Amino acid sequence: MRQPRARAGIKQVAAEAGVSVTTVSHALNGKGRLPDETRQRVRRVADRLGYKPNATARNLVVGKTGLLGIAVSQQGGPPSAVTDFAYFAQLMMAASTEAIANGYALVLAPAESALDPHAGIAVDGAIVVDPVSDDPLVHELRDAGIAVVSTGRVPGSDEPACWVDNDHVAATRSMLDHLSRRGGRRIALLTSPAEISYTFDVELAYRSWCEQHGIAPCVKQSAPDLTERAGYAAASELLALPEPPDAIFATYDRLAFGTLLAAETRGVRVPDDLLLATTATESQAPEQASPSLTTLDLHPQEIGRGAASLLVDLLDGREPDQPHLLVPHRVVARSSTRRAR
Amino acid sequence: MRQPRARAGIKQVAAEAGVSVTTVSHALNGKGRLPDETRQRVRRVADRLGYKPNATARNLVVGKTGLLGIAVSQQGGPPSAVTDFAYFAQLMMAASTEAIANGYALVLAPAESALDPHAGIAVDGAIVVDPVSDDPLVHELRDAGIAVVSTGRVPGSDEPACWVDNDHVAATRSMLDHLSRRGGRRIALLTSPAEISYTFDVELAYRSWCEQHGIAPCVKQSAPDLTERAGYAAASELLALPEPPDAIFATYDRLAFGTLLAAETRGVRVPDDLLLATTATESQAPEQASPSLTTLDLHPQEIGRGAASLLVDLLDGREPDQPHLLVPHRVVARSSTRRAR
DNA sequence: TCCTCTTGGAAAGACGTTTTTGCAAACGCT
DNA sequence: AGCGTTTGCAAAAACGTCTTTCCAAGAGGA
Repeated sequence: MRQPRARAGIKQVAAEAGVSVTTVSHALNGKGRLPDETRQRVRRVADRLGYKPNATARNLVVGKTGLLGIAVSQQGGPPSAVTDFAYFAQLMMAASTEAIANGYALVLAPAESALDPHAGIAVDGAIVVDPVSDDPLVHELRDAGIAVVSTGRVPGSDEPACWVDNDHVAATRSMLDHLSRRGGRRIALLTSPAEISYTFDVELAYRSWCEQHGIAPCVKQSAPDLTERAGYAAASELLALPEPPDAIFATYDRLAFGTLLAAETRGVRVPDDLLLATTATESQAPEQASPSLTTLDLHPQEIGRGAASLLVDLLDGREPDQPHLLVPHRVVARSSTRRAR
Repeated sequence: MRQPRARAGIKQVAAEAGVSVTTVSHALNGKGRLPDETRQRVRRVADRLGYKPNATARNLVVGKTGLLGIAVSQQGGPPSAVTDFAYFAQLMMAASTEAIANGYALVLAPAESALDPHAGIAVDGAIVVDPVSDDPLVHELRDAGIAVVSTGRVPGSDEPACWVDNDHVAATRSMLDHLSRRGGRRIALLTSPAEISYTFDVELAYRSWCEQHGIAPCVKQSAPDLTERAGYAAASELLALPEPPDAIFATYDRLAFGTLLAAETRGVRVPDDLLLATTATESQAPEQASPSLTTLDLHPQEIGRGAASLLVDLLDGREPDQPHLLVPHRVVARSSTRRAR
């Protein structure tokens, strides 16, 4: 007794359309030499039967696995990409959506070993989020011949590589300009010791901006764990300086939330005594803080989508004209930098 | 010119071991009739060559996709599972690890449509995190003949189903006992309006416990978005009552963080005037709060691991003796319930 | 000795596609 | 009319594994 529920295969479509399976395959994939009339007819039949090619069979014949890996955990230390959860979640969701739309599946690699060709799961390509300097995972994957796209660049590496990133230098300058326009005179940078291109770029841009504007740079690094508590501690030290800053740009929103608390504890009013700005995912937290926080929106969805898209292009042999993708940023001004005149 | 890098296939192993591919397959999979001597020899050769069966080919012949989906977004409203992200991330990582260990890949389904048999990606089974009452996604998947395991139960559903969960009733009672022992007399429950089995279980257990202990129940629901801000607002209302509670159990850690802030704002000291406890992932946030928060550890990794394991058992035809799995909990007492005598 | 039963292992088919090759028919040119 | 070229499509091989079927050799019994 047959299962009547069996999905239609290419053979059923061929039989129904009165052609061979070859013709069906060619018609659906735009290959071969077929008159438009036949192509259309086959497509109509396929639609009617709800035909979807079996991905496993297709992968087998084209020699792929159909899987993309996304690696999240840096070696050692607190995994910052995962700590900054909202950012990572949005990046990953968008990447997964894009992968599926292109016939791939995005699988989460909980540890490095998951993508190890000998130990783990075989993937066609991988996305590495915020690689650290000389990231061993990136090397390992490259050596294994697996295509890699990183979000954020591999710091200090000159080798040609594919990445998707914001223009953090320009973004930082935009935000510093904003703080300056809003009256900030002694603008401090509150950042983390993470060794990723993001923090490097921001600090570099900050120092260069300060030099151009004749402002003495003031950089404070928080503890490596990206918690509000770490932000609280670091901000408290900043505010206890003999000449405390009158504006702070925090590189992670959690640091900013901690700063908010530190200011409140010390009776420092935001924005009257202190301008505060940070980066943002599309989460609502900065908007709902009190006062609402001015943010630099970095559009992690676009980063994730772009990374997956770039990777798919690579794998499908569509050499992208640009191996890099810059995602735009946007300064969203809110109460924390709106000072009464 | 051949690629010398080509992975060893079953044919190479067969040639090297001087047997047929059939024998290799049987030896490696424990099928067929072979003397132990042959089995061992073949295995040794396979190890030496680093042979790993091609998952795609295997899946094709056994008629599987090798993919498990994990659905994260509930329909409408703010996706609580994702908002409470540390919990979800840990659950998912553990599930992915377990899936890979069993030869499956876990793919993230960013939206319901991703698992739609007609529109999305074909999976062998799915994990649905915290289904809502009468969850449409669960039904859809079941109707499509896809095995489903949920973390948390489908509220109000009687149909036999596979799930992994904590014993939230027992866990809640443990925590309430703890608060009572530490001097709580008017213990309030701060929870969210999410329609998932977790919140239902906790509220039910709370009311029953109150009745048994002759305490008037006091349940406060926060706004549906699980932010610290929502916790702040709801806790503020609680503390403004004519007879405010002297202990609060918050069902999400963010609500507790908001409560901490509300208490500080109103000059209510924790733990001296107010005992505070909440649930926890393995994140460090509650431990690092000030004061450190007493938590109910729910071990989301175990939930994720268990769900994946159960699903794999189902798919591989190993009917589990128990379609349910209860993950243990643990009360971790910290400063927020340590009242000076 | 002949027959049957067990054991060890090989051959071949199947899974559902894509891709390569091949073959007619139609067409255009001289 | 004869010949090369295009056009439209089909047949068949291939992808790498698992599974079923089948055969030969040896063991045991009558």
